[in-house]
Amino acid sequence: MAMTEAQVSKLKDLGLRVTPQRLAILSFLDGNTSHPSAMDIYNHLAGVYPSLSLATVYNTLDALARNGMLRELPISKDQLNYDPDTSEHDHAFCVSCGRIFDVFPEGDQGAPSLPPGSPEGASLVSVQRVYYIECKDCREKRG
Amino acid sequence: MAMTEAQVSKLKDLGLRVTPQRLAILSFLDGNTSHPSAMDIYNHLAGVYPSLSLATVYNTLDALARNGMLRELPISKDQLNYDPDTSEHDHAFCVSCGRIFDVFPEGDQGAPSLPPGSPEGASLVSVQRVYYIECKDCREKRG
DNA sequence: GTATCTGCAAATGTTTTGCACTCCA
DNA sequence: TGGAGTGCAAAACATTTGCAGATAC
Repeated sequence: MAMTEAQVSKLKDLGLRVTPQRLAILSFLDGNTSHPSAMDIYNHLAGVYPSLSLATVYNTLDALARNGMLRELPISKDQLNYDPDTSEHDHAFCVSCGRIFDVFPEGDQGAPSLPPGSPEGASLVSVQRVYYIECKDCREKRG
Repeated sequence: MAMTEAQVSKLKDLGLRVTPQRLAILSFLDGNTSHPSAMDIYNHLAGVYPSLSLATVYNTLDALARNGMLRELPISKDQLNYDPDTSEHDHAFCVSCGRIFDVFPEGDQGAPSLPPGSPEGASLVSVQRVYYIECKDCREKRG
């Protein structure tokens, strides 16, 4: 399928070997907006790839993140979440259920730049905005 | 000293008992802009309060955070950091050395509100902006 | 053929928990 | 005095690492 072809190309372009495990992880992440953790990914794939190891999931995610193919989200205290969408956008994190939603900034923010008070001589890598929320489901559960 | 008095009052107001450990932790945090981790706090106080337990540090930080006296910063992958400054401000995190700096938003941002794309019916708890940077020291070390 | 990748198991580091003892109110 | 807080040790997690064997290229 075309989707797999694109993933093969991506890996090759980065000098990474193409393995079934990596393709499985990339396929699961492709278009996935649930911001899964390593364990989520492992759980979803373990049925299809019984020999898949959690360490391999971590290794792969690390390789992909280092190569800019996905973004690590240190938002929750509990674990790292991963986002295959590397385009500029922000996140809403429900403090009650822990789900992470994509959100988009109002209008055009312009090129991100370091704000006043930044340490002298620093360079900007990226900006991450997190909206801590209580989502509808969780509010209703509380009543 | 007056500083301690204020801390005693804060604790009492919240219905929390006043203990030497809590006062020590509050004193260390007061005006501290280094965004220490629990271990940082423990290390700094262990010399003065040899019997202090790391579990007590965690318990105290948790109690203070739950009562809005400090903010938990899930910015680093490595550990939680704590910020005694609960006023509205953002953070710059050096991806190389892990230090966290206070930064202040340009102009007046106005009341924070949920951006487009937020899940329907959610309520906003807080917003946190993190600027991932490489600080001057780390840039120079790399050359 | 060989360097990279995988899987397993063990290690690591942070944070949490159980429980007996202490001590603040 | 009673219940909240403490300290210790052990447990619980997520994540990393070491290494032997497998495999992509």
